[in-house]
Amino acid sequence: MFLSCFLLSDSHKHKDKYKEHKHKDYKRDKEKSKHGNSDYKDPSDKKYKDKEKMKHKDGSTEKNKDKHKEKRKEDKVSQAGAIRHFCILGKMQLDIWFQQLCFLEKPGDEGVSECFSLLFIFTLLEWEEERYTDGVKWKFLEHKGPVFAPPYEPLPSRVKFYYDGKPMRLSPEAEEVATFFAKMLDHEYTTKDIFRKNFFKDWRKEMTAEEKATITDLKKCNFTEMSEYFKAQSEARKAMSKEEKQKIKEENERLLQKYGYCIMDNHKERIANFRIEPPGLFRGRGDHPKMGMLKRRIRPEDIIINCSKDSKCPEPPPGTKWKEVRHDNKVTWLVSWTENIQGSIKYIMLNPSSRIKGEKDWQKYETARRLKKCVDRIRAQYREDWKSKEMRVRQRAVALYFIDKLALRAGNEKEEGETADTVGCCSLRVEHINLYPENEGQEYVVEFDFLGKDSIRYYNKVPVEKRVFKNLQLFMENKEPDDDLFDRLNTSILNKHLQELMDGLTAKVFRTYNASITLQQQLKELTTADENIPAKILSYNRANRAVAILCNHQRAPPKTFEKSMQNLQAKIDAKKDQLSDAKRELKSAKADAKVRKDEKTKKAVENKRKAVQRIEEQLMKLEVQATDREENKQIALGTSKLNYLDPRISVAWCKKWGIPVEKIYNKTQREKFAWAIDMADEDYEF
DNA sequence: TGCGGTACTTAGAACGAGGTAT
DNA sequence: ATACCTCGTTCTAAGTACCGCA
Repeated sequence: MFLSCFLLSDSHKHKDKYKEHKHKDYKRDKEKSKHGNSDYKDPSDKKYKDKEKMKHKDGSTEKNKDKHKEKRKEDKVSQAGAIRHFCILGKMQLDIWFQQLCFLEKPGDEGVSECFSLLFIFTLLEWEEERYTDGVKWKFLEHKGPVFAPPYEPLPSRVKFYYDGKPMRLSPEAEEVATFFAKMLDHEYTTKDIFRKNFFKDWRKEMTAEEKATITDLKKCNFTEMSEYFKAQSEARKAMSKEEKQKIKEENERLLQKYGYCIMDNHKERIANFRIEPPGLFRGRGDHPKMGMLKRRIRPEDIIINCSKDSKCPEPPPGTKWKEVRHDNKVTWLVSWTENIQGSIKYIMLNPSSRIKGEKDWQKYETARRLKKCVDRIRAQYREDWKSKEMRVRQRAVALYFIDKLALRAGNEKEEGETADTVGCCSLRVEHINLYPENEGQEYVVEFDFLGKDSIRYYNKVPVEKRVFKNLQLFMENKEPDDDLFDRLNTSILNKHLQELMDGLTAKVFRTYNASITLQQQLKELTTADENIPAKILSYNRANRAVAILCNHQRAPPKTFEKSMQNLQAKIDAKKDQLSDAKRELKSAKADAKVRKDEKTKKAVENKRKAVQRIEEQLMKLEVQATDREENKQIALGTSKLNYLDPRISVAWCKKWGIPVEKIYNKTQREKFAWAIDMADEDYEF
């Protein structure tokens, strides 16, 4: 365990302190286990205890000593599992040592085992030292650079653009931008005023002087022929022969093989997004002031390459140059460029299955688990702070309560007019909440109604504690609707405070923590031993859904939802008919058997019985599917599954109930969570 | 203390491959 | 064979967090 906190710490400011603890802890640990009465205390707990002035006990009593000892061993091995997963450092001996360590980790082998553990630990420390001091992310990085968007192909001359009813030939530059608009013609974006205004303004910039003089009104532009042409093209693509499709597939595969991987520290790693974003019209989410603006084509001259000095640097396309080549091993990106809409930087980075992303992910959940250990104290603290004399402390405490209870996002401030008007906790405005001293039989109800990330609406009515309610009234006094609710607070202040409560604690850790703990608790509650696998998976999905609801992960109901629901219902009805038929047949077979009493009829009865059983099972499966789908209409499960739920909880659940992990995670997800699949056994506790 | 800049995670929608029903 | 549907994959926008500077 203490290994992990050392390995996981990338705050090197505290390096020496960590070292000190580490040695102390190790000694203590070792001595105790030698005498066989180790009273296990998680060193990571201890480490933060000093800092936090924690007063609570860790709950270990004489009785569960042994259990703790067991737990410690398991933890050690499972942590080692993940460490091993990430340490495939060349042909390092680590793996061998690991095997030996596991093999020896049996009663009676203590001494040898400790010896190997020690060796193991020193190697890891060395590895850590070498690799991660001062935020170094890698030592060697080689890649082939990005794949650029294909150049623009002018339209065939028969496809015409009309202005004011008259055909008009456009310059290639103006034509390209026009095709972007034409391709979106069916989308409601193109009816929005802001979109049209932004598009037209940027389009005109690409026009020649004559075009500019002629084309002065977007309403007079007719893009339908272009639009039809692209629709035909996409139809043609769909109708291509198998061979042609195969050829395209092969070409894609070739590109993937060549550009889709990099070498980072002796490992070939998959790159997430090696293709540069093609030009087009910017589509923001929600009411975005910049929707419709032209997203420029990215050229090699815009590109910054990052790789190691001793690697083979990627070549720019013939006749071009990179903007810059740098060798910064304190960052993880391979390629970057500045985007022209917001002026923000875009990156090419590694796939979630890569070591660098996986370790970070693991670390994220370990931080959330540390929060679990001190969340009671933090909750007690913010409740105390509701009474503070200082306004800023009260605001901080109420905001933190919302973040904890409702899993709200932090809410950084945003530049006005640059993005859609969305908020998170710290940026809530008075207009986003309503207070009801009494509502539907409940006291002190707060009604939230605001647009959050991606302009997804957050609507919730929650009863809160009287103190919170009174505080909110106070915060809202003498304010306009568009004033900040928490005028003495921002994310930076909040996070600074959280940092003092626990090392590595930020607002978003609460989301991770609450999501994961909810999954674990829901799984415990919903899973029953005697259910079959589909029913268990329904339970899993329900637990997942509880988290998605907590985190407000919504989706637009699929366009074909009603219809596909009807189809499913039809299937269920058909299955029901089939079942009653089968039952009838069984009955008559039974009657038959009563009379004839020969082997053949007996067998027939048995067969019919089996058929009924099979159909019943199928029916049940369909019904479960229908329930699942209905409940999922507007809820997106993917985001929480991918970003908030400690995968080890799911892996442990699968192992405990004998569910193949493939039923829960698809191939990509299994790749992303390989570390967890390696690491967690059925007893894993978040 | 605020601000701009940077790096990285989280997000829903669009797209498209491939399986199933007809 | 074709239409349709589902699910996985890709895309890229929109967040969080933190740093260095004035």
